[in-house]
Parts: sequence; C-alpha cells; structure tokens
Amino acid sequence: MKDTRTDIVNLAEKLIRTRGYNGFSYKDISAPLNIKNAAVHYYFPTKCDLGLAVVNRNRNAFEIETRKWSKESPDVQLSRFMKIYEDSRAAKMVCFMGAFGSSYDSLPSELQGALTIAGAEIRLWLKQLLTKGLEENVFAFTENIECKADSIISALLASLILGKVTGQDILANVRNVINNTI
Amino acid sequence: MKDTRTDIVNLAEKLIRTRGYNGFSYKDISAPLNIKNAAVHYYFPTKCDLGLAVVNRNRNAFEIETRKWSKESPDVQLSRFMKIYEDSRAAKMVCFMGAFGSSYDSLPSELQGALTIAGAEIRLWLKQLLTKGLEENVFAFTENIECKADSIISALLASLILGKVTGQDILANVRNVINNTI
DNA sequence: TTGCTTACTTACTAATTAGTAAGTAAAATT
DNA sequence: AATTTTACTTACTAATTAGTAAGTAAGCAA
Repeated sequence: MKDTRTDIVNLAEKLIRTRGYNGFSYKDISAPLNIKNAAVHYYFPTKCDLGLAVVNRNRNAFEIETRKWSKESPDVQLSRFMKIYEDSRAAKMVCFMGAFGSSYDSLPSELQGALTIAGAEIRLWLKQLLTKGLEENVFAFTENIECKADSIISALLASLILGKVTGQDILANVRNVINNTI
Repeated sequence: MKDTRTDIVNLAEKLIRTRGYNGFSYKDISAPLNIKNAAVHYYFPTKCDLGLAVVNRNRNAFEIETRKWSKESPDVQLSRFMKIYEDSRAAKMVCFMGAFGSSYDSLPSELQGALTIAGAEIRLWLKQLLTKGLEENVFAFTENIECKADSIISALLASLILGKVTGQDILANVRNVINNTI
C-alpha cells in the first residue's frame, strides 16, 4: 500500500533542502516517482501548497518531538535538538529554515507567513529550554537568554550551509563550542 | 559615463542575496536597467558567469578590505568583519555565502568551486585573526580556534537569514554573544 | 577613409515552467 | 446495482526561461 502524497512531500523536502524552493520543478517530483506532473498538482494544486506542506510538516514534527522530550533534563533536550541538525548533515541537507529563508523575498506570502511562525516557535522553545536549564543549574552561561538562543540556532543553521560549501564538518565544531559555553 | 557591466552585477547581487540564485531571471536584470535581455548575455554569456562575477567580486572585496585592516588590533578587525553583516542586515540582504550555499546542489559546478574557495578563504582569515588575538591577549576564549571561528561565521551568516524570516534583529543578539565570549 | 572593436538591439528559438480541463478505471458508498 | 469519490492520466496551454544569430550605430585606429 503506497502513499503517493507522502512520497511527494518527502521528495519535495529533499529537493528544497538541497536545491532550494526555486531550484526544482514539478517534473523533478513526478519523474522519479513514475507519476505524471498532473498527479502532483492533484495533491498540491500550486507549488506554494507543496512548500507549505513541507514547512508545516516540519513544524508539526518539531512540536511532537519536543513535547516527547519535555520531561527530560534541559541538557538532554538540547542534545536531542542538535541531533536533528546532525541527521540533516548526514543526509547532506540544510535545515528547512535555511533552505527557505535565504530566498525569503522570492517566496509566496503564505509561505513567508508559515516560515515566520515556524521561526518564532523554534526560538520560543529554545529560550524556554535555556531558562529552565539555568534555573536547574544545568546550564551556566551568563549572557542574555534570547541572545544565547539566537546564537545557538544561528550557528546550527549555518553550520549545515557552510558544511555543504566547504565539505567540512562545521557542525561538529559548532557543537563543540555550544557544549563548552552552555 | 555609465558602466552597464557594474550596474548588472550590482543588481544581480541584490537579487541573488534577496531571492536566491534560482529566484531571478535575465528579465529581472534587463528590465530595471532599461536594456535588453541580450545585453546582459553580452556581458555575461551564461547565468553561471553572472553568479561567478558576484562571488568573485565578494572574494576580491573581502581580500582588499581585510588587507586594509591587517595592521589593526584583532578586536577592531573582528568588529569590522561584523560590520559587513550589519551592512547586509540594513540592506535587508543575506550574505552571498548564505544566498548561494543553501541551494548548493543546484549550482553549476564552476560556481560551486568558487564558493568552496571563498568559504575556505573566510574561514582561514578568521582563524588567523583569532590566533593573533589570543597571542596578543586581546581575546581570551578557551575553545579550539577552528571551532570558535566556525561558530562565529555560522552565527553571523544565519543571523541574516533568521532575521529576514522572523523580522527581528537576530544579528544584534548574535553580536552581543560574540562580544561577550571572545 | 577604411576597417575594426565596443556596446548594444532586434528577432528569434527550444526547452521548461506551473498550471488546467477533461477523461478514466477502480474502489467505496448508498 | 447504481452512484459517487478517489487517484490518477492524457493532452493541453500560456508564460517564462536561458541562450543565440545577425544586425547596427558609434567610436577608435591604421
């Protein structure tokens, strides 16, 4: 029993996170899946719909995953968060935020909106995690919490981009510094 | 006396750094400059040539600028480096590395190569700067130099992307942490 | 003044793009 | 058994894409 819709979103996500939202076409989806271009339009009438499916699936997965971890120690939760980036690196993909965000001005406004919300959700989650970690003396940094959260997210996000460009494991270096300054 | 070639590269860079390499066409260049699409091809036969011009101009400018600063104190040089990102943020653009890098797999291999070299150059410069700063006791961090350099570059790079997506001044938060942990 | 180079324009092309309308076979529902 | 829905395909279209070939007007050089 096949699930064409999921196959389409899976492939779209991979294409978006390696080639960018403007770097693939419906043919790049339909040909490998052995379906016709119109079959992709059947599930996702516009390209924006397809982009939204990718963004919202990531938002949803993040919410479900982080909720699962929510009873664990903040340092464990942070490790799990960084593991998401490690998995992306292993798959030679950048994160969805980096993929869409760097061509933000070219995106349909509906996609921009979904992305803005996703960014706010991730920042809020990490800020709350860092706050909890400080309270429980699991973390010991002295910087402003929001500044620290933004630094961590940014470093992780770009480590995947810079890693693709340089061919080096930039993420490993970034994780090293995060672990030493938290 | 007009310089059409420079006008083209200026506009191409702006489009690339707001919409991505695959997010603009020759028409987006020719129409605003009131020239014909073939005039753009006259200066830059292929889109790859245009992308290369943008990457190489950035590489060249970086080399010239950093050479100018080379006699200054490492902390001043780091501030000047961060000022480049501040200027990008003010212009609502991401950096060229973030713009191209996030769609790396879709780029012509010649462009990929130029980008890889550019990434190595920037990393090397920052590593040398941090080394000098430690030697002169201007910096006091204890982490591995390469890890620290990669963390700083990554945080700055992604702060522009995340800033566009969230509408917040993420760069200010990132700079705050860099200044407090160097 | 003749020829050459520069900086374009005119007028295309072939391919690709996202997107649509109409049809169809199989499965599910009534 | 008849009808409707699902999951597509066939067959398009209009617009846009990067790219090209041939022409031209102005400036410069021999």
